[in-house]
Formats: sequence, structure tokens, C-alpha cells
Amino acid sequence: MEKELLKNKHRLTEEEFLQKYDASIYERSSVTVDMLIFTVMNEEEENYRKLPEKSLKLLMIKRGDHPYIAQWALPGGFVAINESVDEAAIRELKTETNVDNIYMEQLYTWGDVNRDPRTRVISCSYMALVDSASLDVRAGDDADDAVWFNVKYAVLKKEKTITEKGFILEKHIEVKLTNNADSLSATVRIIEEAEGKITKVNREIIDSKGIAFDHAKMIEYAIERLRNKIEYTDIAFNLMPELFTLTELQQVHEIILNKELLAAAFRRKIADMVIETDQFTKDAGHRPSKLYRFNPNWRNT
Amino acid sequence: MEKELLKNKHRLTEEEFLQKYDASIYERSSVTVDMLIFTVMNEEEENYRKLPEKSLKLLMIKRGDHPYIAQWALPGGFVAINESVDEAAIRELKTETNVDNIYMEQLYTWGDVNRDPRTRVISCSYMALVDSASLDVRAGDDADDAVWFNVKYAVLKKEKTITEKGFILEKHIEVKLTNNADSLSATVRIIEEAEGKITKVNREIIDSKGIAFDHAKMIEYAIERLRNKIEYTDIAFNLMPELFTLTELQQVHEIILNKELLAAAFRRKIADMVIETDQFTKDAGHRPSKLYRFNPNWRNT
DNA sequence: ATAATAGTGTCTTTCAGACAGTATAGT
DNA sequence: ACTATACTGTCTGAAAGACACTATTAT
Repeated sequence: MEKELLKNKHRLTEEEFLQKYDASIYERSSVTVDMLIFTVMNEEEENYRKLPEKSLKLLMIKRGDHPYIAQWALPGGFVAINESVDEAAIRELKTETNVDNIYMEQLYTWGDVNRDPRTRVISCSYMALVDSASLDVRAGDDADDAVWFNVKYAVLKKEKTITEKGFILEKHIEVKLTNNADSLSATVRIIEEAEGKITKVNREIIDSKGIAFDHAKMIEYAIERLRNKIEYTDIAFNLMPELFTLTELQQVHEIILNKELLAAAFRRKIADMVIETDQFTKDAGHRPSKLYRFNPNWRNT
Repeated sequence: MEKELLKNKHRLTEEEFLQKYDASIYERSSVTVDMLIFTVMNEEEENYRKLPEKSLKLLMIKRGDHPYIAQWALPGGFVAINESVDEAAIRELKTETNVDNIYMEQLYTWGDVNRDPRTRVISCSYMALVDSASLDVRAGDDADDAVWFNVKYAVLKKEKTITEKGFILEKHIEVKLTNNADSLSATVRIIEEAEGKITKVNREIIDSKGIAFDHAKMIEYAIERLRNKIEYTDIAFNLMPELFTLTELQQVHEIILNKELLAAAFRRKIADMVIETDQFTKDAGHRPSKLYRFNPNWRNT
């Protein structure tokens, strides 16, 4: 190898250089992963005829220690020195929810200096979408409580000011997490500043009730991404069970997009992404619905 | 504050807990930022009548020390303990290119264990788009050479195998970086494995000539993202000077998408994103072209 | 029979693709 | 006059929006 012969300005070969290399001279950050684990569940129905409503859920963990003791945080943990960041995320997902082999995507890396009062922590966040049917409801054998929260996303304020060379867009987004026992909420202020070609976005938590760290920011960001991606990808199917009706699939889209869709147009749009089965739903007080499964080969052939 | 009174299972208040907290018990990774700084430049023209061709450029730095001595790497550096990851990226961009206040977006965080032979390094990559006109061509006062390379992206292989429950898609992408003095290249193998709903993507460098670390992966990924985003966002304008012709704007799209576009359709599509000026190009051996500027308010009003 | 959902047919609107045709500088 | 680019008009076809209409079950 030619490489072996090259020496640097101190006349060291690569081997010699690496032997002398001391990584400890710089102070290092801790790196963690935080997981945004979403699912969609049926709410209780009352009328035997009506379809059950669905709702978007997020898994949170109650903190048993400082900092933010007794508040709720996203599941996550430190990246070990001998595992990749992705592996850490998979390990955490498995530990917290007992689910593996599921859709997961890196979201964003949060690198502000004072994210954690203990020490400098850089956090790489992942979004996971799981199908509630395949979920082992006993979420998390971990010491702390792992509980599903209902997620609501509301725009409290949206104000656009036209400036000389662009605009300033200020949005206040309220994220509400609720379940039978607890009710958490946070408001994130998002300021988008466009000046000429350059646009800068800043996210800031201006109010947080019961949500630990900067996790409200991550939740807000994840919902935005989820909404965006559901329009042009097939990620929504990760929230569906093996067999599903087209109405259920539409409901999932509607919950995430927070708007109603027209059945005819929706069915046309997702037609290629599903495969008809010969099975039907039963025991509803109305016409049965055909069951479908996901078609992984919808992009061509 | 109620918070102050809460004690953990060791009967410590938050203040006491934080005082005793020792972050050094876990071995920590280093965190770096790597910058993918793209621009578009005119190639030399020959015929006074013909328009100059444009080409996509990427800024690379020649390594002066081990590891990968004498190879080329993306500009980047360690994140200091007292700066945010974004700040580190901005600082590096300024140091390397003397450009600030420019479009920059976090791309992806690369967390494999053996990315760097020196020590465990997790790298957060950023993509920056700069307008070559506003660029101080003396790129980088840093010790090492900072040089623009021409970027070419080619699909060498694309093979889809339909499996029982999905498919396997194998792509080989060749990234070529060239300039007057040097010619670098790398092949990245991308394997997309879909089984049922779950799709896993894996990127691996199967051949690398002159490109340090796993940076070929980052380059490949950045080009994919750039291609994707240029279709539905306005990022392309970050590559344009203050005033530009629609043909120039179209050329930039064509280079990035690597395909020709029809002028009529292109103009319709970007019509709202630009503002007409009353200026024209001059001294071309053909009809002058109207100059436009970016319209930051194109999304509404 | 009725309530409630399942599913389809089709008219309209919007928008991208294609391409011919007109316009205009510099040499 | 000629060349190369600038720019527009319009036909076509694909896809999304809107909405009415038909179908089918458990009670």
C-alpha cells in the first residue's frame, strides 16, 4: 500500500500517528437518541353503527429522577461508544416498546448548548411509526412508566409581516398530550425570517407544562415532518395493520393532516399502493368493507 | 417553585443532584460537523453567441495530515463544548469559504462506529448553497487547500429484485469530482430492502479514489436530497446571484436534475417565485434576456 | 325499513408536457 | 441576413376536486 509510506509534517506514518493520537484533549459532548414513537389507535365507540374514531398517539416516559423529575419525556438514552447511533435508536425502541423491525427514520439532531442541565448533550432524534395492533401494549419494561398520549396540534397564532426584503412569519404551535391520567401541553414559537434569498427558522419553547427538556420542540417538528411526508410517501402504511380497509387508511391520513379528504379522490390516489384481498369486515351495522394490504411494489411494475 | 422541593429516590433535590452529577463516567464520542458547500459556476465559453455552460461545484479540502493524508475531504471540524452544532457549522462555513449569511440546512447525522480511525466520531452534516458571484473566490484561509470540484453523479447499476414480501433494490452510484488538477471518484452501493411495510436503506462505499473518510456517502446523499428538494422548494435561488435570467435559472435546475426541461413549462412553474425587473442582459449575440430577482413572498399574497 | 358506511361514475378544473411560432439583439 | 437565444400561444392528456348516485349490511 502506497498509503503506508506517506508521512505527515512530523514525519510520522499513519500507524505512528494513530498510536500517538489522544482524543481526550478536547472536551466531548454526550450524544443521546430520542425516539418519537407514533401510533394510531381506535377510540371507544358508542353507537354500534358508527365507525370508531381514531387518534394519533405518542409514547412518553415519566421521569423518575432529576432533572425534570415527575415530568414526561420522550424515550431515549445515551449512545454507547461501541454502537452506532442507529443501533442505539433500535435498541431503545426495543427496550421501551418491545417492538422491533419497524419503520424508523432519523429526524433531526438537536445541538443547542444548554439542552440538558446535567451536561452538554447533543441529541439525535428518530421518528418511528408503529402499528398499534402488532404492539405489545405493555410498553416498556424499563423502570419508568411508558404511556401513550393522545396528540393534538393546534396553530394558536400565525402572523406574517412583509418586510423590505422579505417577510417574518411567526407561528405559535400548541402541542397537547393527553390521556386518562395526565394532560401535558407546550407552545412552540417558530420564527421564519426571510431576507432576500436566505430564510432562517428558529424554534423556541415559550411555554411547557409537564414536558421535559426541549422535547416539545422535537414533537412539534416531528408532526410537521409526518404531515409533510404522508403526502408524497407511503409511510402511513407503517401505522396500519396487515389488513385494513380503505376508510381506515383514509382516517389515518385525515388525523395526521387534520382535515377531511374526499373518498373518491383519496382512493384514486392510493389505488396503486394497495392490493385487494377477498376478505371483508363483518359485524358493522352497515355495508361491509373490503380489506386491503400494502403493495410494496407500487412505485413501478 | 414546586420543582425545587421534589426529591429523587436518593432524597436529593435537583440542585444537589446536579452538583453530584459526573458526566465523565461514560465514554463519550467526538462530534464533528461536515459541510457540503455547493455552488454553480459558468464554464468557459468559446462561441461569442453560445451561452456558457454551467456546472455544479463542491468545495473540498486537501488533507495535510493523517488519516487520509493527501486525500480530499469535506470541510468540517469539531464541535466545541460551548457552541451549538449549528454555530459550529456556521463557523466552519465562514472559516472555509469566507461566506456567511447563506442558506444552510442540516442534512443527516452519520453515526457509524468506525467512521474515523482516530477515535469514535459522530458527524452532523450540513448542506450549504452559495451563489458563486458573491463568493470570495479565495476559498479558505485555512492551512489546507480548499478547492472547487466539478460534480458528476451517475447511476452505474440499478437492479430491482421482486421478493416474496417486497423487493430488493440495489443501486450503484458513481460520484466523480474533477478539476484541472485532480480527479476523484467513488462508488456508493445503496441497498433498499422492502419487506412488507418496512423498508431499510443501507449505504456503503464500495470504491473510493481520493475521497477521505465516508464523505463519498455524504456527497451522494446530499445530491439526492438536493435533487429532491429543488422540485418542490425554492432552494435553487440560493445558487443564483441577485439578478438572473430565467434561462440561467433553468440551467441550474437542469444541471442538478441532470435532464433537460421545456422552457414553457419551466417558466410557468417558477412564475410566482420571481419578480421581473426592467433590466436586460447585454452583449450576447442574440436577443437580450430580461433579468429577474427572487420573490420571497411567492407562497401567498 | 333504516342508519350508516362502502364504493363508483363523471363533470370540472388545474397543471404539466409538447411543440410550433414569433421576437430580437450582435456581428 | 444570419445565428442563437428569448419568449409566448395553444393543443393535449393526466390527475385532483367536487359531488351525486348506487350498494350493502346489522339491527
